[in-house]
Amino acid sequence: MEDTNSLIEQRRQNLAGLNARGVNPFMNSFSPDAQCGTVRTELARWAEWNKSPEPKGEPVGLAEGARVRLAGRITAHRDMGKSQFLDLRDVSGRIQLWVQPKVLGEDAAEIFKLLDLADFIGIEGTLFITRMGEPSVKVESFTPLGKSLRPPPGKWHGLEDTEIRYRQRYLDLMANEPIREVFLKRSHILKEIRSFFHLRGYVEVETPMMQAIPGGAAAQPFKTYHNALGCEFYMRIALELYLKRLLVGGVDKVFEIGRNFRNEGLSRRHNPEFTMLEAYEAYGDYATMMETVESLIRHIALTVVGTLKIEHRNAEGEVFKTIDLSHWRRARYKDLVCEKAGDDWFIVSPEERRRRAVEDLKLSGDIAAGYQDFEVTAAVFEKLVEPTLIQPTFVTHLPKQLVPLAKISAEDPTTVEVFECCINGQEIAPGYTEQNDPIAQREALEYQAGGEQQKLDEDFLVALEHGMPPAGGIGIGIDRLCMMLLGQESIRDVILFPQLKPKV
RNA sequence: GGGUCGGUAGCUCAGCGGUAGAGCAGCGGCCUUUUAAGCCGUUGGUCCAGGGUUCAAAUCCCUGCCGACCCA
Repeated sequence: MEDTNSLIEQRRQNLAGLNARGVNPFMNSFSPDAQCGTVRTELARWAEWNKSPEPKGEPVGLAEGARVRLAGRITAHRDMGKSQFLDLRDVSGRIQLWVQPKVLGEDAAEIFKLLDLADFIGIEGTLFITRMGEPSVKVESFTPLGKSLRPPPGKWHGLEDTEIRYRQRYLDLMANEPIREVFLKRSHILKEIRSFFHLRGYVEVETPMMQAIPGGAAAQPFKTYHNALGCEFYMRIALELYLKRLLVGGVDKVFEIGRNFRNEGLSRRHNPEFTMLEAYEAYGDYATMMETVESLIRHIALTVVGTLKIEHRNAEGEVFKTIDLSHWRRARYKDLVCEKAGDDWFIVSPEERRRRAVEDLKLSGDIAAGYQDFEVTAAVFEKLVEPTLIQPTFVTHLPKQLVPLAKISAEDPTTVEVFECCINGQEIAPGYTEQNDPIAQREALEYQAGGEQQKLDEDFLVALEHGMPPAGGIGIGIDRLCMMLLGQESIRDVILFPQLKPKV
């Protein structure tokens, strides 16, 4: 980061000028009595009311002539000579300031000249509407609050350099309004998830991120070392095994929202750390959890986005994809595979399936030589079916080999009581009837560990032996959920600080 | 890991062998209700880094770094 350029030098000189006049440009605090965007909205509403020839009712909120104290960042400056207009922005939005040096007085006018675009200031003044109808504040006094020593990104194009946007997200948030919206809505989504589960009587918990044995999923973990204990730990790859311990302990409805870490590739859909929701409900099953997922996502869409029809737009602002959350399809895994691979897919021999997958369906790159038969079918599902599941779909009756830790379905013993909820061409939420038989669970985990005894979470198995109630469970990838709901095609646009290679 | 594209002023970009450019921002003027304000003037560069080719390289070649997208 180059520290010497003329723009920075000018700002440092203005800073020195403020200091020379005994003005502290970095105040400890300021007490605004309103927010910029809120004031602008209310004053605009008043203007609308006032303009009507026969105003109905009484105006609510702020009106012309009201005094306000506001604080924010200066984001625009229009110099009219004896009269200047600034935009002041806080988290709620922006409002226009009208500054006349003669109103401020000579000293304050001198100090005003030393302000720069992007400085934080506090102001006090009265509300009025300009000739052009813009809600504004006539500034009577101001206080520098936090000087900016670097030039902000441009006002026209905002900030488009993706690398700077991700590495210096504060600049992205400063310059790009839609990005700010995405992250404010992400916060709102998290809030609605919590209130949804609390309303249903769930308990929110926090479980260890550092684990001696990383369990609950098949993924490469990150490794770390604890000096005082003198042993290695892994960053968790899933929340599951600790939440199930809590079912054993008697917390019947439990959920956690937290970070998982997977030491794998980065892509538009993968960040090494990502946010997961897992929820478990005693005495429920996978059907209970299907209802839960559907209700939850409908609730979030309505409260945060305001609609069940989610539109995704391209750079030109045209809608290229609409996700309709008012209809949730349920389909069997086998049926979906047959739709893409032929009705006789499960009738022909395994050798023929492999040949068709490689030759007819052109999946040679996705099918390793050592793949078992069910993995060949899984490749068809993952590559040809899942990306087409744009509309919400619960995929059910998954083959038991695919999900070895799940409970066998009573109606079809070749399948398990598991669903994968796919929306937007991605798996958003898997759900299970959870295994509560400690003997079956031990066998499955031993098989999965492939004889490596040190990978067995013995304490988890002991917990199950103490008795776990039957339960339904779900996991929801929060980042992918946000992508779907907020119309973002890259996970980096819903994670504030996505992982990038450090710059040396 | 492979391929494609990109990295030039604070921002957005043009230039693609022959003096380093534009718009905006900034700075100096003019303008007492402007809003992508306007008008006049003006400052600002390790052209990602390193090597090579050439009389001459931002430009062509090689290597590296970082990023985006596609594929694995």
